[in-house]
Amino acid sequence: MARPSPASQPRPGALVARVLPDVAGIDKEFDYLIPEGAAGSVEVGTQVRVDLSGRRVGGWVTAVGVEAAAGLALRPIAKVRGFGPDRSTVDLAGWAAWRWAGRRRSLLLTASAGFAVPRLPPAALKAPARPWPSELVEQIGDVGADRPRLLRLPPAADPTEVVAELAQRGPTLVVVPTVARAAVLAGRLRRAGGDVALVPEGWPQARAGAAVVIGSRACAWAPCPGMAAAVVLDGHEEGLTQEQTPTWGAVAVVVERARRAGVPCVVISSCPTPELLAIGSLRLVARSVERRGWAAVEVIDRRGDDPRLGLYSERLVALIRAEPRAACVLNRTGRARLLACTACGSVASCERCGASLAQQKGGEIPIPLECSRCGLVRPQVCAECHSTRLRLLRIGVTRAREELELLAGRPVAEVTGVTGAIPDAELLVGTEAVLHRLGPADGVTAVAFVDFDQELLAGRVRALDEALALVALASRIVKGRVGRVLVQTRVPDHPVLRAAVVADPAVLSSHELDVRKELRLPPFASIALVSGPAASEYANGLKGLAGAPVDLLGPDRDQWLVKAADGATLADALASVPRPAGRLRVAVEPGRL
DNA sequence: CGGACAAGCTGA
DNA sequence: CAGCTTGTCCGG
Repeated sequence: MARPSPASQPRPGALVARVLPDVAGIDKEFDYLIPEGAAGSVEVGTQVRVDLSGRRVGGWVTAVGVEAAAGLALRPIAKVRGFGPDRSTVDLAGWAAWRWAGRRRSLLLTASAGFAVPRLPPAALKAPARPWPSELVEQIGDVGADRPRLLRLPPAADPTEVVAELAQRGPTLVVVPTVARAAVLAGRLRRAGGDVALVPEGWPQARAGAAVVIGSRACAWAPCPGMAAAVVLDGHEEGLTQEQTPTWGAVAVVVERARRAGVPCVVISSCPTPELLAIGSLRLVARSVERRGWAAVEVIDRRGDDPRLGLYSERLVALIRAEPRAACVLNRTGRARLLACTACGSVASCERCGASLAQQKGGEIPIPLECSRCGLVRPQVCAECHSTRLRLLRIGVTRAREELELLAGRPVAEVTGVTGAIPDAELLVGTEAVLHRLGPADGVTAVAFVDFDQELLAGRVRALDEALALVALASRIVKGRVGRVLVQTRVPDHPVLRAAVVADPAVLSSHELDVRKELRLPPFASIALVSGPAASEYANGLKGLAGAPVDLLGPDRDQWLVKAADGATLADALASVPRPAGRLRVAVEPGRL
């Protein structure tokens, strides 16, 4: 235990630093004296250790040379830990804390190295070789700082040349949805001669200066001195949004960062969501290029199949017998309970919003059906053929593996979770996590979605965008048109499938934009979910705001939905109501909705 | 967060 | 009223 440093009145002219402690629950700054010898190493962002109410804690310097609050005995900074985020990132954390109604601490943690950085390596600023002119490179040749550019590239397109072209302008920040893909892209740019800092390990290099700073979600906060361009790959991916509060999204952070720096920002996506379409100007590639980059999608209509055939259609069985390497995707049991008509085979879905219907909890017999999204309740009758005989569809991955093995006549390996090596079996089965674990280098020639209705009829607002993103992911794995993606469904004309078959994501997004507008959801409004024991008190405070800047819906299962015209209005409203004591979760633009 | 201290509850 | 729990406040 370190001995507490003695407190003393600041001498006139003594250097004072303001410090935000790295302690959960403290969102307040404290003043400390900068020791004589440390004057040169303490700046905004520097990580320090200080004595605070009898214990030694970490923290970040948020201001230096400030006038100390009068009449206080200041303690000196106990230790300088090392380099932290630079001033612009500290400022950005302040903005994000406002935007997502959170505290700065968690954001500054994300923006820091995760280990002490007492010294920096020399800057390494050699850009990767300029790529040959190509259709892809052409799309960003004229990009300016005025507006973010949304570039729609097909799933199988390799964005390396786009990043390399941007990096000709100077240090470039690159955010990728997964660590694995960040490492692959970093390797390619290095082979092209570029000085690349791959964070988090390369954080000190990034802080010192690198031609390309690359990493997954947290890289939105990585240092990039002299940043000249910023790019986010697969901007539609859920993994770019933080699940815990503050629920910041990497796309929004990078867009704001580029705006503040006055540099161009490019967001690449194969299937732009309504939220993405709202951030900037959309640029497309030739239809022929786009079609080549999506897999050949085969939709298998299972409505007519004998229910006794089970989960596997003849064409799926033929595929797993014939393809050199195939992956089958099946979602876990119990995530969504689906009801299908015994007579005509169609899945019970809501006539108002299209989500799946389940038996109402605690409903009187005959049990009515209830929509998981909009709450519509109707009798248990098939909307297609008016039969009253519906049956429950459920299945698990482990069981499916055994069944597939029998049907294929060769070993099938189960891919689970997010760790461990990919089994080298020719056939793989797993939940959609299997798609995030495989890449174009794994030799997969076909992907089969055994029960795509789980995705199409999930009650979440973003379910359809996520469903198309899964087809995009599969298309990338099978290397576009040369590969096959097979989809089993009872909703074969669904906009998601139409979009996938014709390789045109606009078929879905134009549909989704209408729905979002109708329901007044993002990007046509900004929303927050308020929950926890203290939620009702906080919600009351929001209700009482002058001028009614927000609408409140709820409580639904002790959760409130707060809607405002835009993000700034929402953030201002959330900040203007004092947080009551007790546990309170405020999730602004949550990833899951 | 975690320590300090004040206010409330219990049992003899 | 000691001994304990529970709640609220505050840290430089």
